[in-house]
Formats: sequence, structure tokens, C-alpha cells
Amino acid sequence: MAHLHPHPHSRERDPECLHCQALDRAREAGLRRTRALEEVLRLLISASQPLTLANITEAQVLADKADRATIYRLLTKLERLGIIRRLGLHDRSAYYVYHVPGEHNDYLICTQCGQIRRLDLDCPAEELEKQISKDNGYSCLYHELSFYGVCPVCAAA
Amino acid sequence: MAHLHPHPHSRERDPECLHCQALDRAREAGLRRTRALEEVLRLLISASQPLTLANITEAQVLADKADRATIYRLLTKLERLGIIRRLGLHDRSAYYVYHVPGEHNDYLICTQCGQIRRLDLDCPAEELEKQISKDNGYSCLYHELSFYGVCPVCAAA
DNA sequence: ATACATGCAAACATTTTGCTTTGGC
DNA sequence: GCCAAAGCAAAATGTTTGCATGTAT
Repeated sequence: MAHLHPHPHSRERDPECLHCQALDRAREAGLRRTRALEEVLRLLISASQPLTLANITEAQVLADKADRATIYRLLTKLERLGIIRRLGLHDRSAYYVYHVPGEHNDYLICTQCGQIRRLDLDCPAEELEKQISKDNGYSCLYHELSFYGVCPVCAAA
Repeated sequence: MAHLHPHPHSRERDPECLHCQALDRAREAGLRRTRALEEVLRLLISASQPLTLANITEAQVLADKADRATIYRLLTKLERLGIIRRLGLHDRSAYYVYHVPGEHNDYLICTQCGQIRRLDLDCPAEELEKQISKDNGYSCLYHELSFYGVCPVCAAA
């Protein structure tokens, strides 16, 4: 999953590389190849958990080099294009994940400390999607399944 | 579901009445019987969809009679007590629903207009909860399943 | 050369807190 | 009377926009 881009800033294309794929999708949609685009995609692709706008803006590679507003607008575009996905995880802020076409992740969140872990499970909602789509006439359906509870560490304290 | 309290402001107790049950739970937890408590519970119980803090504060019965901060603190307490539940539905603001012990609801949200509809389905995540709880050592587990898509109206436009 | 992307600053929306007063028990 | 709850006002947090400038194409 956390497939790192093997050739930063180069123009070579490795069709297996998630980062290249993402970049291609973005370019095809008309986005320009900017530093912010590259870094945002790289960060999201290599992250093992959802990231907030603040997380991204403050990341080493971007700190003091990228503006909140720029990243915000970029994330918004990428979401609209379906390249990334925005999650509502009870926090005040929005979380973003890279969206691998056809893949899906669920999360387990501690209601005390806010820790987020990705769950690796056969999501049972997958099948329901078609049915719900048909029943309600909705298109472009996707879903979000999150589990909330108290993690062992917080339970001890 | 939307069981209305049949005897507002009275002290009679109908053990079948959701509103009475909720009130009892709150009182047992030490909350005082205030106007805000009664109205907030009534609103949430009779609502057919999740409500925001703003929704509640601006409701007829409470408008100009209740302060945002008061309702906010009350909602926070009720959530901590497990009497209501807070949902993260992608909107900027938090949504609240009354939590009937043992019951669970899933939602279908239009990503364009934000409309929220409650889904009536056999939630397949119910079973996963125990497993996840065991696997990860989390306690007090619950989950939230939401479907996002474009509703027919927005699709037409 | 022409858009699109950026940066900076300011506006917004919503949540959260401090402190004094009110009112349930 | 005591302590929780209410009310008011202000702070904090995170998102969103306007506009002038820079830059990829």
C-alpha cells in the first residue's frame, strides 16, 4: 500500500507506481504539474492513515513552502476529481486519503485520544451499495464505515 | 421511531415513552430537570434525521430562549452519557441523534445538496464489532456507516 | 501570452471557554 | 443554601474567499 515514489521529481513513468498513476490522472484532468501537486500526492500515498489539511501543510517537504490556501484548493480539486477522498472522522477537521480505484478502507478511532488505525477487513457494505443505489436512485455511491471505541491505552488511564 | 412525548411538561411517567426513558436516564446520571434538557431530548427523539447544534438552538420551542453555549454543553453531557450520539457527516458541523439502546441507523447523504436520509437496513457491521473489539482490545465499540452519492434531483441538474 | 496556481490577508462558520447569575434540588 | 445549569461575551479552531502576483503550458 504505502508504495513510495521511487523517482522523485523525475518525469519517468512507472506504470506500476501509484504516484505516477495519480499524477497522470491529475494531469489528464487538466491540473498543472506543480510542486504542491507532487508533494500532496506523495504524502497522501505514503501515509498509513488519513491526513488533515494541517498535517499536509506542516509536513517537512512543504513547511514554509506551501500556503494553507493553496493546499486547500488543491485538495478540493483532487477530491472533486475522485483522486483523493475526504473523510468525516468526528474530528473538527477533515481528513484526506488517497483513493486507489476499487479499493476501500475502514477505520477504528479511539474516542478518547483520537488515534486512527486503518482496519483491514472485508467490508460488508460493499454489496449494499448497489442495492441502495438502485433503491434510491443515487449515483456515484461510495461509503464510509468507521468504528469508534476506547483504545486499551485510554481504557487503562 | 418518532415516538412523540404524549404529555409535555408533566411529571407522569409512561415507561413506554422514549422521552420519559431518556429523561429518566439523564436524571439518573445526575442531570437536573431543566427546560433545555426536556426540549433537547424531545427534539432529538421526534426528529427523523440528525440535527445540528444550530438546528436545535433555532427550533421554535427554544429560539431566543436558549443559549448556544447551554445547548452545546448539554449535548456534550448527553453524548458522554451515551444518551445521544454525535455523527460526523462530512458537513462542517456535528450532527446529533437520540440513541435508543440497541438500535442503530445508517445514512445516505447527497454529496451535492447535503440532504440526509435515514436508511432502514440490516447493518452488516453489527457483527464485525465484536470481532474488532476483541482483535484490537477496544471497549465501548460502536460504528457509523454512511453512504455518499448524488441524489436524483442533483443528478438531473 | 494565457490561463491556472500561489501567497497573503481577511472573512466565515462553528465550536469551545470564562465568568457571573439563575434556579433545581 | 449549595451546586449544577444558564446566559452572555469573547476566544479558539478550522475552513473558505478575494485579489494581486508568479509560473506551467
